[in-house]
Amino acid sequence: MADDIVLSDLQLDLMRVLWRGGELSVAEATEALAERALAHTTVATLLTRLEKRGVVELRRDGRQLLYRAAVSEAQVRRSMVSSLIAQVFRGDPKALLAHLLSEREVAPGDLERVRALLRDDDAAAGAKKSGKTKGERDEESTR
Amino acid sequence: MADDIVLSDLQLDLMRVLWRGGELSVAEATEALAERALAHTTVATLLTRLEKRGVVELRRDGRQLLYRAAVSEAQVRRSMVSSLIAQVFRGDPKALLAHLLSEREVAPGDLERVRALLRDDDAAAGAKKSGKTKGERDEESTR
DNA sequence: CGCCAAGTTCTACAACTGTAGTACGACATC
DNA sequence: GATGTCGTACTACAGTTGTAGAACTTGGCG
Repeated sequence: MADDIVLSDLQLDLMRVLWRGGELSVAEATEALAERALAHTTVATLLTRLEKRGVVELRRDGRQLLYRAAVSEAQVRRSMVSSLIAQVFRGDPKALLAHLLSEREVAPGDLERVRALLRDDDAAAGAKKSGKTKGERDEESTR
Repeated sequence: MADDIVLSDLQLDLMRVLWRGGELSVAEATEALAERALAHTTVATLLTRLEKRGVVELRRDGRQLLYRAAVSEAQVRRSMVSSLIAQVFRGDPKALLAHLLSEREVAPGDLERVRALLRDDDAAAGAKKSGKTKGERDEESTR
């Protein structure tokens, strides 16, 4: 469902407060986005639109509406990275990797460290759940 | 100049024909984008808008306008990757790297290969120009 | 010299996003 | 029971993008 979830900066900020906060009212979300200084009606509009797109869900609690994310942060990360790779790197993830390295955005040393981390991670993950066809892991990794 | 060049899919396609073709007229660009089946006026509009944004430049040749890219493909790649990293990975390129690895989009083996490639590349690049503060290399790499 | 063809410029419109005001419904309080 | 407050729903508007028709310009040809 909804596989190409590409969100704008603002939409991402909003999703982040939902990912952190669980189920929030418009007032709470507005509060959580205080740095943005948005009118609550603006936040309501944003949430309504996201709901229409299926990336958030809402539940009525009396006269209040409570919104929560319908997609995980990991899902969105995946979509957005995939989308970039498709657009800019002819769909080849390795080309993005090469870019990162050649731009010195990550140093070769980082590779080792990250790889080591992942090796541990793999070991742990692989231990409890092994037959996993990619796409259903990584709930909450960057926090 | 113009540091946050984020282009849409269509805009990228158009830029690509300019990167390939050098200096093109609207008609030539339209021709090169034949798969898109756009009216030439559409292409003209796109080019005009990109010119206004400073990502393409134009030169008048008699009654014709010739457009050429004002930014390199590498520059755009950098901008777009940076933008994604800022939005989705809190500005940490290593987080994107970790994502690529954990999503199995690149296998650990790819790391070795890419790293080897870059080592050669580094040797070559480092030989001719060494004191380079990042950001001014990589003109034309994916071609 | 007048008209066509090619090319450029202007205008237009729908969809999406950022932003918010206004209107409407319900609950609490006096 | 009237009224103010809180919260939702609707409407609006500017800016960007995708898309393209209409109008204007100009060089070449008969």
